[in-house]
Amino acid sequence: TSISIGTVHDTNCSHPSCWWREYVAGLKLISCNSIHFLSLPPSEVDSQQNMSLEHSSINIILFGVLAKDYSESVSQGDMLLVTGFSVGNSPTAQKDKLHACNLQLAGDDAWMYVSTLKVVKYTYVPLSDLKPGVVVNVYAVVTFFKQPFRTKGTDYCSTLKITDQSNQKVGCTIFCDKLEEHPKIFKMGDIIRLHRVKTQLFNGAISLLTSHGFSVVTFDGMVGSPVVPRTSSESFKFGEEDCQVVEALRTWAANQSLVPAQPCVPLSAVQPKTYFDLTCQLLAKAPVDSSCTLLKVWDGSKCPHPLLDVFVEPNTLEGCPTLSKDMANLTANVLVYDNHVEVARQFKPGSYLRIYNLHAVPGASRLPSNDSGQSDQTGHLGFHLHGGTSYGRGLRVLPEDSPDILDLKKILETFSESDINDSSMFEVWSTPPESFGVPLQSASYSDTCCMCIGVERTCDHTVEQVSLAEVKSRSPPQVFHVQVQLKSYQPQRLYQSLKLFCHKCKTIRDVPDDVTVEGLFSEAQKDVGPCNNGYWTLVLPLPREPPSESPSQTLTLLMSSQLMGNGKAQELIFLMGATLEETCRIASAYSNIVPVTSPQGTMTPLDLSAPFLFRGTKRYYGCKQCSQLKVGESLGEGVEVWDEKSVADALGVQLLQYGLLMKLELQDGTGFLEALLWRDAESFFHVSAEDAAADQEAQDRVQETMDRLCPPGSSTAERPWMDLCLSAYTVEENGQRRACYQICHTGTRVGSLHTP
DNA sequence: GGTTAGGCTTAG
Repeated sequence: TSISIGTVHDTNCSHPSCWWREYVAGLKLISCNSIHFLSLPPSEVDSQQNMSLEHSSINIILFGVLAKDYSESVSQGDMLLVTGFSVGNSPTAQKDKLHACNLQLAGDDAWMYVSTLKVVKYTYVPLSDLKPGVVVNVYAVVTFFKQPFRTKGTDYCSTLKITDQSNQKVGCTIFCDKLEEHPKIFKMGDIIRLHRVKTQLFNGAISLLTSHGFSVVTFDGMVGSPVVPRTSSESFKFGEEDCQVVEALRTWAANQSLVPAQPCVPLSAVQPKTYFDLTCQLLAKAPVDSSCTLLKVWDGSKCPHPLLDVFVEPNTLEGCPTLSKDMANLTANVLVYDNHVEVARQFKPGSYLRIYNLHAVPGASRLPSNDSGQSDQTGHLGFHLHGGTSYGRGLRVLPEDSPDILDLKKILETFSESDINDSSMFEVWSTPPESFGVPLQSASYSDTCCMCIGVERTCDHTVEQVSLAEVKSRSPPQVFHVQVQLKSYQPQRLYQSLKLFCHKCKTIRDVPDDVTVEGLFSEAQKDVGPCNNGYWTLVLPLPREPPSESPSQTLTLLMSSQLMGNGKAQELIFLMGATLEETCRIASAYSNIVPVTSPQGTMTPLDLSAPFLFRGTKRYYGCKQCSQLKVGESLGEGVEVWDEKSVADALGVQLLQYGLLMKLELQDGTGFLEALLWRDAESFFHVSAEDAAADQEAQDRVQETMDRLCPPGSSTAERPWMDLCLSAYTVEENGQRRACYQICHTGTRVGSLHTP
């Protein structure tokens, strides 16, 4: 019942020692801004009086598991929240002149929350005042930049030129082995804040170089746009003064001509033989050879020059370019060479890109063309991102919320395609059944065979009923009403009908089975370690069974310091180092559990093949292609209710929706027809697919319905007749068009008991 | 703790 908050000054026992068969560690807490003893015995109330400002530093002693684990979780400057401690006399009070008492954390009631938010004041030096050989902090406008490129050493290098109100132009070289720690610069005119850069004299001029503890934050440079810091670092400090500095730099830069004529050009304005920057969406990519990768992109604008088509083997192509975009001269083929291949390899189709210094090259590609050379492609525009980094040549992914991308998205949305990408639906059917696996138990036949079932249309069409033979003779698109029996259906194992669907890229994937998910969890445990972001860490020494299983690892709960400030910390809990089973157990007690890992010390959700969120018995998945993970400090600003949608939003996850997909073979005496049940599957069965993923009762309902429509062992004559509404449409696959059918606006109704 | 690069077009 006692709580103490303060900043760690010194971890004077940085390696916990094993003392008297128990781990012990000490740390010194300064600027103890609030120590509250909520229910101390009267004899100790005096200590509370003494806890005034002159004694604002106090020693904390940790025992046991906390002592063993804290050294991985606490460092100087961290903020701590400590609960459940006891107060003892400090034997070192004479010597260290700290508080006469110390706080002792031992046993199950003692908890320590660690926040790595540092409280440090920074001063910024104008670029004209830089002297050689010192470490400084600066704020500036970027006038030239190269995306990070591999050096001959161990790091990546970013080369920048920056300037500020002093009008001094300074070169800046950033070395860092982690790409995500490089400045996120999207265009010239962006604002940059550099901490701990070293000045150096080179060729008679001052330049800046990364030094120890280097960090960087960047901002959009447009006057009036929101001041949003761009960084992967979760421990950066950013306040009102920073906003003012950014705005002042923006206003100043707007009146200078620092940035050359707009290098960003849409495809509709590209001139042959020129270099330009392109902002676009990646449709598909394919490796060409070891030094070349093909990117198929579009920006929604129509190029006045015919665009070169580059044909690659379909099995090497990742993503789905559409023929319609090709036909409409919307797809640009970009050949990426040499050093840029490594960067392009990371891109996922659907993501938004900016390509710097792209070369528009008229003329045929050296690659074999799509139409076996029948039509001449000379003069068609191809695009080359040549090797090297001259003129800032390079490419990167842009976050979906950046202003330029919001504009691009609006344009691309006007080209919105059909509700579902049908070719991906057919790919799912060819998936081998072994890879399916959410247990969906079968209801026993004897329970259900005595029920009759009606299948009725719920649409208000007044379309006349036709035979299947007639359906097949007419060309889509069209709606039909038919009276049919079920001949067969797939999948026979109904749990295989459960799918995950992405509204954004329109792809369908299977729900992974527990063995797969378990594997992903244990894989993630390998990366578990201390992580350095703005979260409170609660190291929880949960007993593991058997205890020897993973003795070196602790289960770590992390909570957002921001949510904790709002008293909502328990509503969203990040869990590190847990097995699938432990996660499920903990999820039954909390509303939202996000399993995380910490490769390179940054807390991040698991591989998106695994569920990113557990809510009670329900599991939620994200789209690998469309998610742009972020686990920022400003978590869920303005979120009222934490549900799967707001959690997904806060984490940058594109939430996948559960769906049911089945293929029914229908018959009516005039013929047979395969129809999919997908869009209206939930109303057909009167279950939600999400429930069917987690709830036995919902699973039973699906099984019962199918058992009634197609009783096991029954002859076709015994099966009920169904009144269905069918929608016919065309699907294009590898240039071939064919008719497809979906059951829609139809629901089942279970009748009363009667003897069969 | 030290190294890398230090803008200024590929040539497909």
